Amino acid sequence: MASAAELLHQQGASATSLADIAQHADVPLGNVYYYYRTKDDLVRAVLVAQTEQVAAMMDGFAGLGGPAERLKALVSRWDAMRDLVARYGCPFGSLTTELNRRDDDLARDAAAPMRAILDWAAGQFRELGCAEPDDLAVTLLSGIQGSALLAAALGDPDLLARQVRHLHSWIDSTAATAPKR
Amino acid sequence: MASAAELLHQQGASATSLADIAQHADVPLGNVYYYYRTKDDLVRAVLVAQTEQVAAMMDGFAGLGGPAERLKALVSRWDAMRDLVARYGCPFGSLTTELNRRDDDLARDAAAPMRAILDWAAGQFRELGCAEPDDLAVTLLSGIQGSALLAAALGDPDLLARQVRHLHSWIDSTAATAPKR
DNA sequence: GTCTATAGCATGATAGAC
DNA sequence: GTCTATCATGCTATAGAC
Repeated sequence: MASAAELLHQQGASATSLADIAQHADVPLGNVYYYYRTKDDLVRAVLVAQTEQVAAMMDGFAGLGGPAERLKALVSRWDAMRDLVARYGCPFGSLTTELNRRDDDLARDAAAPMRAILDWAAGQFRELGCAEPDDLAVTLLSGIQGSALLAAALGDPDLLARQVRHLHSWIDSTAATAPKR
Repeated sequence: MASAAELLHQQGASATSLADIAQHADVPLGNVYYYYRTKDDLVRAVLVAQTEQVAAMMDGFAGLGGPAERLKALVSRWDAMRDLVARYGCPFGSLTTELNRRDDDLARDAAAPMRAILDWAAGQFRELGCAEPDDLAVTLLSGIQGSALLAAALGDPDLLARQVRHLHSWIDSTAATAPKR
């Protein structure tokens, strides 16, 4: 499953065969089908793992000083893997994008990681006392995902770094203008 | 080729077969190979058409009052097709994302539409007298692409509409704080 | 130039020995 | 549970009649 997650990120879901995954994981192809009845089942498992990973990441920010620091820590997570993002895109964003164009169950569940991030970020903005916290969360995650897309398109990790700095100062100014709660 | 462009947008490049495209265009499969020697050639033709489409779009903004109006007209183009974007994502962004993960010639050319938009937008910000016009162009297109991605992920056209309004006011305030040229 | 038929191959999935 | 062999299908690409 870890191999699947890595290859789905690097090659995309429909461009990655189960033979690729089995070889990368150094297991026979038949074994994959013992644990995952179909390819979609395996993709779904990756999606669930991503959702849990996102939840764990946000839990890790709980100890930070305040909502603004937590939001900035969130953004910095993409900066920390900027080389990977500039090469293959955001692992959540690219998988979500690909699954989205289908019209089965997987397409419906594909947005789970994004939804988790949006809900959490909206909570932070709400704690700051900002108006329209849901829209601010969307603006923040849009900035992250758009920057990741462009950094990958241009193959430029520094682009991501610059946009992360921009988002940090945007968070600060948004927090500064919010009414005290 | 128009059928190819439509299906690549709706289903993605690797999920769309040449048989799909031929059927949609109501031509026999063999004919596709008469005009495009390989599937990659056809994908490349779609990419070139997108690049020309983007260039024509920006040319169409030349008659508008000023740079800020032109930039807002650019953003509004995504709002005008918000239902399509919310269903299948941005046609440029999703194709760029998919082709990006390969390492052949197509991957290198995939960013052409994005580059064209970035260069044009940077020119508008420069005309406004803004500092760091290249970074501002990236921030603007990041906002567009990120919003398109999230609108598609959540299947919510209104999300795109709200972010477009946000970007419009961001353009206005950025223009207002720029030194006169 | 248009169209049919099919070669050649990769893939998702399964059967069944161990 | 593990692994090999293989089926069935769909795909890219080509051959060749018209």
